[in-house]
Amino acid sequence: MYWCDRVHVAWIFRIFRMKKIEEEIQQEKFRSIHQKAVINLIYTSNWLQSKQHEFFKTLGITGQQFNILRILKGQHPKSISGSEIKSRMLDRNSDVSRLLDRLAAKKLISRRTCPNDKRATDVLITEPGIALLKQISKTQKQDLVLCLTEEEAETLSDLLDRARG
Amino acid sequence: MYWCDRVHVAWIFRIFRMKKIEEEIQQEKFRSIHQKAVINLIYTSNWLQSKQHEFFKTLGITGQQFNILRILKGQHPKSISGSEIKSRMLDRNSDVSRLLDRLAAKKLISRRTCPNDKRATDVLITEPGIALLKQISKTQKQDLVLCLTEEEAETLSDLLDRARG
DNA sequence: AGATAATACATGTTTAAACATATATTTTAA
DNA sequence: TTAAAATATATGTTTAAACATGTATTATCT
Repeated sequence: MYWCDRVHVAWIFRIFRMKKIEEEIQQEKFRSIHQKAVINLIYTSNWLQSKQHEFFKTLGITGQQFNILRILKGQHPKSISGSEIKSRMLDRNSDVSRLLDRLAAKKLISRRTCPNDKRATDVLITEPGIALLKQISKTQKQDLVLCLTEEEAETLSDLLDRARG
Repeated sequence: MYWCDRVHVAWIFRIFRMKKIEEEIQQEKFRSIHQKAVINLIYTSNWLQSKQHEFFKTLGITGQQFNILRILKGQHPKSISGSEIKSRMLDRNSDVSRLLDRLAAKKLISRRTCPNDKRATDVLITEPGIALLKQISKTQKQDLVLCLTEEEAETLSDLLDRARG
């Protein structure tokens, strides 16, 4: 094992530049380790979303709008109702009606009243919508956003699942 | 070791009721484990913040306003400038000026121009502000929000620090 | 069948976030 | 010393979130 191969140098470099949450928000003490984790979770999510936002705004959409497009693409070519979309969104308090209005105005989705249930709306991603997502997945290296190994990312995701338990 | 003591029963119960992110947003496949972790992180942060919001709204403040009060209390009885507050907030894009307006309107903080630097504002938490925080820390069992052991919470916080690396 | 409840959305309104720009003050540098 | 740059905050404007309410349609229950 070489102590100075590229992986290890990268790792050592990371340790030196990494800022713990205490530094980031300049708070030394927390009521409990749980409170520290809560604060770190919200801080890191905001950090992440602001990076995503930077990227998405160059494409003229918001993170929420992207979230909806991603859900629709998962269903394509089937349609899906507004309430189904809402139940799958990362932010459950989203104002889906008006988010869909904005996506429709950009011709990224299409809507029509569901024939079987006239209360509901069938929502479908359009060709331009799919094209935009393709462009995004080519450009965006989302996988590299988190500086974690695969094992660490797996552990993180598992801990988050359990945290909500 | 008893296989059926209270801790283990609680743990087994948790496994059965716990929903993984795949279930929560009804998406089976992810581009990568990193993407899954990113999505889980944002989802969990939203879940957490909506729980906090529920609690804070009974007290007439928002999560962001609470964040500022907490920072001010950490400084008490010293004052702190608006830009210092901003740099310590969980959401760095916050509109601090107007958040302070709202807190001042509720008499939870006081402001005055800094004598040494007339551009800056000295911000201070008031007695009612401190009283509100006391009430919150009595009522709120934030430590219990995350269903994790102390070790798990520690690991989670460490992974989040590294994720931003 | 007919009244009642529940569901799926739409819309109105208030509040806050996002972004750009303006103003006053202080720091820097020629 | 004085012009230019940087800083701290306020404010204007557009967009979105939060919350309540309205309306049409479907499901339920007696």
